[in-house]
Amino acid sequence: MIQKRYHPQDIEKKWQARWLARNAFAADNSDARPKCYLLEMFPYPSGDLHMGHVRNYAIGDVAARVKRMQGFNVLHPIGWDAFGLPAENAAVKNRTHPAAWTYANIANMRAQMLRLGYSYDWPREIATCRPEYYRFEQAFFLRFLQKGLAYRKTAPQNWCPSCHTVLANEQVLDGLCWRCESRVTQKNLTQWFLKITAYGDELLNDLALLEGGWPERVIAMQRNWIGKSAGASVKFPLEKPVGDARDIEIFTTRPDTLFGVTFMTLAPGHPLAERLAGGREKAAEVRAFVERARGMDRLARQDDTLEKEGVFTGTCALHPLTGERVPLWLGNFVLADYGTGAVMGVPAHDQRDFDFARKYGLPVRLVIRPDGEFPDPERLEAAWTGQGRMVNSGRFDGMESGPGGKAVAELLKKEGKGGPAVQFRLRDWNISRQRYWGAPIPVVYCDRCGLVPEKEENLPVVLPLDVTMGDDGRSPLPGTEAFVNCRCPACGGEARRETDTMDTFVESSWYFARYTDARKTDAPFDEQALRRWLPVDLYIGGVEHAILHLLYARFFTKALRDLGFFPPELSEPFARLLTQGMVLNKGRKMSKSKGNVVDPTEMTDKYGADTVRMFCLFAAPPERDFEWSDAGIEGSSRFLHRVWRLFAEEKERILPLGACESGDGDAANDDARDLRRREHLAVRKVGEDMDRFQFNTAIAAVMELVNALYLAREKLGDSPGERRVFSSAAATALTLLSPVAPHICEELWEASGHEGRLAEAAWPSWEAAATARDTLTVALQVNGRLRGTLEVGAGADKAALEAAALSAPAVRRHTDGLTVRKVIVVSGKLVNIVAG
RNA sequence: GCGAGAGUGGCGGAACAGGCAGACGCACCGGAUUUAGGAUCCGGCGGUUUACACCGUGGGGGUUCAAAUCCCCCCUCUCGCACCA
Repeated sequence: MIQKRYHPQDIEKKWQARWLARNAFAADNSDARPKCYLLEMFPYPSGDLHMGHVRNYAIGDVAARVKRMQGFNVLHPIGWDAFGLPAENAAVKNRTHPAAWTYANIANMRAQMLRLGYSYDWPREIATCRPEYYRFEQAFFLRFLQKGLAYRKTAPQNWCPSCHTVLANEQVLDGLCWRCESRVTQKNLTQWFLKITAYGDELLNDLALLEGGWPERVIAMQRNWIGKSAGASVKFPLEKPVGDARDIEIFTTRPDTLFGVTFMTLAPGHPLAERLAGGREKAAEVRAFVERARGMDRLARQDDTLEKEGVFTGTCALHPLTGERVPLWLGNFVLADYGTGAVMGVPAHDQRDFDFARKYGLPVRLVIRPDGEFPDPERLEAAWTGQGRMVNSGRFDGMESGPGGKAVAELLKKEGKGGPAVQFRLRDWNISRQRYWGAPIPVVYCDRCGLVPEKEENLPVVLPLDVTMGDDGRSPLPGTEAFVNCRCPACGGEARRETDTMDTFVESSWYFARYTDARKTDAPFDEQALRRWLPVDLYIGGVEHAILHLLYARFFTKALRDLGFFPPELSEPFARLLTQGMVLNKGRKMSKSKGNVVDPTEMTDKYGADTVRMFCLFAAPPERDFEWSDAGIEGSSRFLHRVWRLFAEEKERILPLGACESGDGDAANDDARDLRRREHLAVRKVGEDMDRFQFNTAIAAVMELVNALYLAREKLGDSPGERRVFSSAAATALTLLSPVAPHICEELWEASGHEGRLAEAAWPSWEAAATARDTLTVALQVNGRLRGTLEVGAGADKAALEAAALSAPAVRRHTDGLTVRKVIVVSGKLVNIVAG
């Protein structure tokens, strides 16, 4: 029985209830079919789903539903990245508890997801704020600590005065806190770090494994972020030692220019900066410069237009190879936290050094000779930064830059003055947060034993929930006696717990693996389950996570592998990555402050989940940003109504699929054959497009098939053969559409008498014979310009085609009086006649 | 500046490997149906032109029988990185 009108709300709720009751999309770890692990980046439970979520999860859901129908054992889990700052902010603002706020949001967003009909494996749902989850993270931390992959160090940290927390360099955007956009200041603190730099080379090299599976630009971004450069380290001995320091070490990518050094520049923040000042007068000058540079630290220094400034310290170092005196300067363009905080000054071959030398009258010495010319160094207008032949470089004269630089580095090594070196831009990951709503770092401080890791059997170190957030937003943990006061795991005496919590990026660095056996209690993972499911076959999320999250997850995968948690052959967590574009409205990203948010719930209430899903997929290819359109979603709604009407109005004609399996004889006439052909073409096209994640064109192909069905119902008669052709095409349209609009398709499938669930039906296949045509339309060109078309029999050979083309009136009109020089025939497509 | 990507009708976008540019949808126009509106169904819809024809995928060159697609130069936009030694 099919109702006359399509009422999405009723049928959607009905199917959602059935799916939930049957755990319809739960994966079975012991299912022997080939696996497919599809994952979308899990959401932060911020309150409500927004359109970006809807799109992200719709993309993943269609992929999952297609793979299931194609016979794969599909894992498609969901969970909540549930620790984090917004919960604390909301708690302060609303006088509630971060946990209460978080769990309420999770309940709300879970309901919204269910309302959208996503085919998730709900029994595997996780929330990272639960001790059952973060206890394993604490265990990982202890193992990292054992292996030296976690360590403590005191360092100047980015400090957000508004959030009262340290930020990783990666979380500082243009000198502002990435969350609250407050101006970031510097503060010295002891922090916990994870040694991601130990994996710098592997993280870089393994990017090669991801080529083809990851977008090129994400790979490029990661490569730049890791920022490996090869060169040499060089020690310049100080003329007179300053305290313990006997030399200044620098790193250079251009050791071939070492003989061109005429000065050195240190960052104002270099540890020796002020102590280098020679003489009382210099000391004041240097101190003033350092003060000034500190004032414009970071933010100002990121300005391109910043004028290079410096001050001579009054002290010299000695050139390691020539022994010449090299004046030591401080310069505002040298960064204390990159490399060694000092650079050698080669004005002839580095533009910054050149500008600096010109400004302060320092000599310019040319040591690389560009081909064919030998400019006067005094008249140079810019540095020559290219490669070339070494000159004025003692025994290296005449060598090319590349080998010459290596030879210089080797000599330095031999003489104990440096040597070949590599430099990474990547720095260790600071995971300490002075926050409450995060996973406690499982260490204690004991007056007798010092720093003591918590014992693994004492995990989890549970985050206490009976706390009250103060108005200032500062962590209540240090003031929570019951948490802080504890027993030393080593001596049993009184001790204090670490009150810093972990960066929430730690939770999201391994959650994809936890899903493989999410309810396991005695260990984080089951080895068999890991081997079965990992790596994730397709990972879908926003490109804004291209660096941080994805790099950390890659690092964790390698580290957990080396710690024995992951199989030894697993090096990369995500085989394929799809970065979806943003949903814009009125040309801008949707945001509350801009007042251009479209609420998914409102849209679902108005049009139904199927329409919302369909529009999100139809409006643009997944990687591209798309513009929300109120008129556009009307179009999607109209289409689904049209599909419904086709089945409602043709219910007499439509047979269940089982009754329409048939031979070719059914295609009794041209119209039936044509519909059958379009059916098979649609199967081919949608299949190809689904494989390429081109959901927009897949939907377009289904629309074409539905349009063909509408036309066919006028043309086809009531013979059993014609009914079978019509019914088969209609069933196929439903099947192809079902991943995108599962509720309506499932309903119509059932209502038109099919057995079983459409979600469990096999993905249709197509036959080449059915897509063939009797006649083909061939384009006719004269000198590359379209002049007409020609209907020919499908079997026509080249000679026949050529002859037919040459005699076609449309062609003759343009070749009359000309000599035919050449005829190009592309079988079944076109004939181009070259005449002149 | 470096790296990556993009530029096609009024709009979102098609065209997978050089082969009929504009699939599909939105908007718009016409027709049918309707008391009317809406909904629906059918048809039209790049520009110039009465027509023949010509022009047309950011701009300019090139390769080719044939270019949105390949090559060179330039412009614009988006994203990422950026005084990186």
